[in-house]
Amino acid sequence: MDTTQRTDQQRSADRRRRELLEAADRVVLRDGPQASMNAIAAEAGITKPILYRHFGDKGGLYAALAKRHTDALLASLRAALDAPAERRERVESTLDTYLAAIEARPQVYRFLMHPAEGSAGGDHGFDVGKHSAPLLRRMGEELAQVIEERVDLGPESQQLARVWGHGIVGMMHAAGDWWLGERPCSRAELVRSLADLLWGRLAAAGDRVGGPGF
Amino acid sequence: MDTTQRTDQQRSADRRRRELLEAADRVVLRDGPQASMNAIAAEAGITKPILYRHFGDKGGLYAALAKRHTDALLASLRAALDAPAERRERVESTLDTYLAAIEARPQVYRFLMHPAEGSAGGDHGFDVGKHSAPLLRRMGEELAQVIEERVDLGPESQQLARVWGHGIVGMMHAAGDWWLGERPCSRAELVRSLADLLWGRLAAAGDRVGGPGF
DNA sequence: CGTGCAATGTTACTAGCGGTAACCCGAGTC
DNA sequence: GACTCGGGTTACCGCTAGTAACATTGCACG
Repeated sequence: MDTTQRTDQQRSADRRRRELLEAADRVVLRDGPQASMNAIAAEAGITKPILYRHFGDKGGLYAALAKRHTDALLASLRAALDAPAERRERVESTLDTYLAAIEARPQVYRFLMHPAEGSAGGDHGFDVGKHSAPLLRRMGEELAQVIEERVDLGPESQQLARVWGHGIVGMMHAAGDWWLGERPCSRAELVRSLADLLWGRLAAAGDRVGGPGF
Repeated sequence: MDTTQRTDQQRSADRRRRELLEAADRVVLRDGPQASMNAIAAEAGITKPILYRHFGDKGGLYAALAKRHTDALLASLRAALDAPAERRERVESTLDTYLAAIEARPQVYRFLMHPAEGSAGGDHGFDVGKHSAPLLRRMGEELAQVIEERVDLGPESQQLARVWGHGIVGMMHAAGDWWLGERPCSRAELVRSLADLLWGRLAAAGDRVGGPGF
């Protein structure tokens, strides 16, 4: 019947879609964010127009691909964040989870963070305002929610939690990016340093007064 | 003479270079990071090859253009950071300076932060690893230096200062990016919230235990 | 059995990008 | 006057994202 047919088709289309996403994954893993539609199509054993039929445009494919990894990473982070432990331990565990993830697959991480959308299409009025990596935003919002649920911040807690969520995520991201490039210390050391920062060690430290010659 | 001639030429070349940079600035201000070499050349009243003679490739022009704004912004930040005041006040003033800058010229800010380098040139082996916004790195290093100079962090202070420098800059950046998009509060409120975070209010806050129904 | 219809796939194309080779022309110099 | 030389242009290359139009298969229906 009509229904069963459409189900069959849809199942087939979904399978194909998953195959295509996996091929795209392989290419991104190999070529980084520069992966071209041609390369992805070739890796999948087909040609470009099929990709476009499935995902609309490059942004669509990017979104679908990013959603997979973003969801997976966010699930790990949420697990670390929701563990039944002391707050500091939870924070450290979350930081470590994130850093381990970006350390394990730097190419994927760079793809998620630096989409490099060129907008070469005729319509030059691409949505420039919203081209920031959505993963950061989602992580920020998630963290904000957890903070607001679990930490007592008095009035205006919602506002404060959101600012902190995005701020902490940004701290984690920038420190991770820098660390990944220079590897100046071990992961554990980085985690401890960042947690120390969040724990107010900056405010607690004294001014340095006795410099050499002063 | 040979010398004077070369000086004349150099001066002329420098003037031209400055004119071109100003034209590029105007285009970036109008079109954001999507500004094309063609558009910039047209704005300057010339054609592409001249741009390439002056700047080598798009990356060169980007670097020259970015250096101007980066230097200017870093100078402002350093002034705020080095002011003779209490540490908290200095931190708040620095945060506010940064946020005011990105608020005043969002397009330029986006251009600096999200270069969107496509690497369409024949040689596909572009240096993908180093494509992160250099402004963030420079700010991180500067801040690290100031922290190490001014704050007493005991042994391993250098390492710690660098981690914190990059982490704090990332916090500022991500929070600023989010704030610029959603405008959920005033600039002053944002500054206070972030400073509170750095001042250890997260560690000081109590767990939220008495939720509704539990 | 043949015929129309829908999905699937390909080839061949457009438009625009970064980047370059080749030519062109006016100004000064011997 | 021929000759080089810096600044400028046209016309091109190879690449990209994205699309139109054509081929092929399979399957329901008269």
